[in-house]
Amino acid sequence: MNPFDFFDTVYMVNAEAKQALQEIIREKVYSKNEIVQEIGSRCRTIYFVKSGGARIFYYKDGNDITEHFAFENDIIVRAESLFTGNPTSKGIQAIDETVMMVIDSEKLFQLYDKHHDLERLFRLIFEKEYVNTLKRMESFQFKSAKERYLELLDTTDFIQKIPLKYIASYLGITQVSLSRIRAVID
Amino acid sequence: MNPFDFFDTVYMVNAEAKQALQEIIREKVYSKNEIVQEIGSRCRTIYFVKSGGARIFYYKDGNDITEHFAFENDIIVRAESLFTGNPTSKGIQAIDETVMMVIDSEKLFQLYDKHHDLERLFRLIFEKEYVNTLKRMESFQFKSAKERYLELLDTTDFIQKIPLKYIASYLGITQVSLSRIRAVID
DNA sequence: TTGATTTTTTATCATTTGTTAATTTTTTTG
DNA sequence: CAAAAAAATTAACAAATGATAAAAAATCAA
Repeated sequence: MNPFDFFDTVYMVNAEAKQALQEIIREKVYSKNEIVQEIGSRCRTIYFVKSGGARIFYYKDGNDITEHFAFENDIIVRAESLFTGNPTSKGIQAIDETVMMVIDSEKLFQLYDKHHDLERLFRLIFEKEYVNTLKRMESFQFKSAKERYLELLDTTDFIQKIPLKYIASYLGITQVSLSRIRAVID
Repeated sequence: MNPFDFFDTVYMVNAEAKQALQEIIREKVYSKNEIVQEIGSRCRTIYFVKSGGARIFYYKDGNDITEHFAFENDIIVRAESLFTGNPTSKGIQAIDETVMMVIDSEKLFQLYDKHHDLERLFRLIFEKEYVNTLKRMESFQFKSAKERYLELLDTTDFIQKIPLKYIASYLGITQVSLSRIRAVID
């Protein structure tokens, strides 16, 4: 999907705002496993996944943890950095050949003063992300690993694109534990 | 703290915006354990806790689960409803004698068109909430119950105000399990 | 294609957390 | 204050998940 078609589903901005946004958005292609944003950097970029997929990841005690997945028509940012300006211990990696639409967040935020519509559009986009995060947290709070896995299968198209090792840490369990759960289900 | 002193720490709005906000904010006092917002309702209110404390809660399999706490100078909303318009299975309850500053969200959202500053102020407020939620989710993903409890002790003033049964479900564990953890620590 | 590497599965045992029930402690109410 | 109710702790056993190691399967690269 074209990002502007997606944006229109969230909020219709006026023509000038759209034009201004068009001027700061560009396409970039990442190869499979390519690092999109390095761990330790500041998040100054908003990505829209046009095709393919990516993950947010970090290391905890030497283990690679996947915190988030994004696929076609998803927005992906490292919010804890984008919204604070602080560097983050998380990175972004393409998990497939991936086409991204890339927005420089500093340029975007500058446009907010002149184009109220853009501030609103992205406010609404990130409110949705916030609600998704709340839902995910809820499933961590009182659902078993098996329930969380079934939920993921149910809600995530593109699940077959994701290596199981990424899925395990995304669910907050070990790879061994995920294998066990899958063995019972199948 | 006066809510406007808090708002000023987030973003300084112009005088007209402040005036408009002042007109839709009012104080309300809740007694201990009083239900502030019923389960099943729509969230059309933004609360600022002036003193006391409150929790967001819901029932899962007949058990009372605390999803969120808010104390002095915190904002509290049921975001999954406020940002979607959908009713929510969560409620808000005062956990102490609590003074709230209450904002009608529909009136506030109407002010956004005229007062860009107010949209920005609340955007920034909720971005902070989003970042807090991300941090909390991260601690669910790969920390043990004991680590989560110690983290809560460390980061939450007012912890002594909260009954342990609320803390247990907030941490995603049973009351019995929390007792065990506390026994080891003390 | 084939050997090397990476990913996934299986098995075993340890640890954490859950469940149930009984007891103690604290809080509330008449 | 005393009785009742609610909250917190303890104990015993069950279930879920972790850790480690080895084997099998899938993927990658020369």
